Amino acid sequence: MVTNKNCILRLSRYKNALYRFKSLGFFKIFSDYLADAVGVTSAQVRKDFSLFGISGNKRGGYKIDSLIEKLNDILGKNELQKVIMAGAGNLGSALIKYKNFEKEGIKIVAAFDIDPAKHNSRLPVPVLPLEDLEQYVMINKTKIGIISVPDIAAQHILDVMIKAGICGVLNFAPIQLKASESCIINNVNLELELENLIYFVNALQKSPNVRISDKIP
Amino acid sequence: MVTNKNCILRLSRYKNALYRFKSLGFFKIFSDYLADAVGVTSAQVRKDFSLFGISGNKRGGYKIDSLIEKLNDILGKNELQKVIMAGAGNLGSALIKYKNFEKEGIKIVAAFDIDPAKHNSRLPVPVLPLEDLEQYVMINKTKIGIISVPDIAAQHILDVMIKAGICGVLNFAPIQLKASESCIINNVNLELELENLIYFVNALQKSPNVRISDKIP
DNA sequence: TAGATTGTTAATCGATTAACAATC
DNA sequence: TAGATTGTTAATCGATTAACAATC
Repeated sequence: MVTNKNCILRLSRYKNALYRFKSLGFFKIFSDYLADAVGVTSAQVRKDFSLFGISGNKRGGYKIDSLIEKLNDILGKNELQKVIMAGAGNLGSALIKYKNFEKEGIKIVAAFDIDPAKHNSRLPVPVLPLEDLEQYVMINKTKIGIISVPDIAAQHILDVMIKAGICGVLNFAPIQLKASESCIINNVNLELELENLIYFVNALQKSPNVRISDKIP
Repeated sequence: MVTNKNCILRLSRYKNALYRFKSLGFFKIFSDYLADAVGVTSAQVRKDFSLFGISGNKRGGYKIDSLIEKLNDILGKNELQKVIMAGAGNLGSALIKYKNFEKEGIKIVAAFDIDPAKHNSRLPVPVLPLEDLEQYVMINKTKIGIISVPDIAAQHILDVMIKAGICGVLNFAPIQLKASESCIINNVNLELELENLIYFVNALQKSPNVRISDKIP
């Protein structure tokens, strides 16, 4: 099993690039071109593929259709992925309406909130009471959840989710969640991303001439 | 200049952890405790500090107050960071209302949108016509921008931002933006994050006994 | 065939960690 | 002082890349 997050992110990028090549009318592709499209080396492309037993044709490159199929298979994109949302505040509501998920076969099927004023089961994505989360997840066999509740509530929500059977969480609360080994957590910390950006902008302005890969052999 | 993103992310985490220690009444801290709080090794903490010329007291640890001050200085947190938002759709509007930024000294000062129906200069965070972006950035000397416009518009918005003087961008559009070397781009790709999570959840379910750091010497 | 591309091995690179002398 | 912690060097680790034999 490949446990390198960056490697899997590259597989997603290869897949997205391949759809673009396909829409341009290509049927075959060389590791070289795919590497260029994604911004990596061709050795990286071939290495990644070989890790997953994907092989092409010596001198003939890779067939785009079969490559897309294999990548989709690895990435679990052959079935619609149902996701629940915890928290129907600003961010949660925005993500529920976010169109790009559906293109990717990801569907937010229901949201849960503690605030009765937000409940509405007749919306396209119903907003339900938090107490209904466990039952909903069990009946619908949902495995993935998104946490967009206030920091203070995040750990409790996670505990509820795990109890219900959720085993993968995308967490927007800027705190370190504790989870059992049976649940995977990916954090998106927007404060940290901005703080990081600010550092590099300041650093760039202090020494604008510093170039990465300045190495002269 | 340190160009390792992970290293800078750790500095932010150290800083956040130090505020927590401080609020618990601590004045001094050892690299060991800070490492535990952030989930890294103590050698990593000391190494990171030494990269930035931060030193403590042999046998006495580090003074929390002065450490926070130095980290804030490195991270540019001693002045309010003004940020503009491009796109006042679902996500943009949600982020404008997102409370956690202000705690971190980050303030979204204005939003810009192409849709006249969204314009309103009397809001706490005014939503202005896109054509006003350049002038606004020049007058207010804003350096950081967020892109939350539809994919198709993202590159154009970036070009406008760079022309106006923006040199750091947090991009939510799931496309590869092209920028000059004078502008730094941090991407947040939520589709990719979810796709990634789905892969690891499936992998975990296929082989639940695989453990990371399974190494027996 | 000659030439080009894959698949894989070995080399390289960079980041993390272990170890320990310095020292408070 | 004895003991504990820093600061830094060297070792380790893992990921990326270069190189090239295999082969279509």
